[in-house]
Amino acid sequence: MPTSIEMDLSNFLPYLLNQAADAQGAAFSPTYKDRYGMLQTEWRILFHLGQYGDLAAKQICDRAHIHKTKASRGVSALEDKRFVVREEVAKDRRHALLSLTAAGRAAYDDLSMAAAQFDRKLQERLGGDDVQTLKRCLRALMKNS
Amino acid sequence: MPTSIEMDLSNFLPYLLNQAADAQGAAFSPTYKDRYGMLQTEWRILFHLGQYGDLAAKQICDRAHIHKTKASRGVSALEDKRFVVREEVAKDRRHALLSLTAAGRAAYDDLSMAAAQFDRKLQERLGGDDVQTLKRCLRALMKNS
DNA sequence: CAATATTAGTTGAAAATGTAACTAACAAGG
DNA sequence: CCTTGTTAGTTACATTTTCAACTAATATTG
Repeated sequence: MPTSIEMDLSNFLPYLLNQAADAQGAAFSPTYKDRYGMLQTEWRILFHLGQYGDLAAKQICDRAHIHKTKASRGVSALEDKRFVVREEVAKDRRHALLSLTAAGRAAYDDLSMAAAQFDRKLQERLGGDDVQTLKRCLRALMKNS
Repeated sequence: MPTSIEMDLSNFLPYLLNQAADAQGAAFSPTYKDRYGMLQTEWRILFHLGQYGDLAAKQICDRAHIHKTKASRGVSALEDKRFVVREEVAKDRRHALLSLTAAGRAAYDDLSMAAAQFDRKLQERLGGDDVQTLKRCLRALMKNS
């Protein structure tokens, strides 16, 4: 006998979230992948540096919930691409401040423009009221419990 | 000079979707991981079989947007766990029908119960109206453009 | 101030994923 | 039928991610 409380996969929020995130991620990722050969983590690091100024890797990890090993490799990749440089901090030599090079800044400007446009299209598709609710919900769901 | 149209990462929908999906996925995944040693793909396949009855791998791939190689490995893993068996279809021997064993059914019942409970808690947290809007938006975003 | 703990970040190995090429079965056109 | 094309699924290999152990610098504590 089946369970009395029917659980419908197409109503299971983690599933819906995943599918929607995958679909939209797949739609946007060619922007940074094809233009600059970046992985998602690199794009995210670039974006954080572009938006919030120079940061240590740790701060990016905390803000973006990126694991330190992923971040470490992402930063290295961005260095190889000459988009990011490390500056030693005399006060505490454990961490280094990361900052964008001119090329990194140019990539950031280009990509953030593309991102803004992508977002505007989504907003049009969903309608302003729904987008407000959606974003509010997503922000609530980001912070776990 | 910075761009005139400010792009805020914390407003970028693909980013919000990803963060929310990661957070909720991380919150739920211990349920199938710790209890049955399953990966997400295995859990998803199990869920499809439990919910929609016997299916060929292809049908699961199409419904759940799982790549065939991932599905192939997921099905093998579920066979190793004795949760799934393949039945040859005489009519077309290219695909096999997958069905749950008694153990697979038991795992499905257990997990779908846990999923339903997880979902109810989320609904409580967000409130019914918002959840309706949220799910509608997510469903719209799943189907790309 | 020496011993211990913590923090930031790196590295190597193992696990998982993605890509492309492959097999085997069926389908369709000549 | 027999070539060519398509479909379902597997496998091999490269890339990416995860996990655990590690280094080096700073903080804490007895």
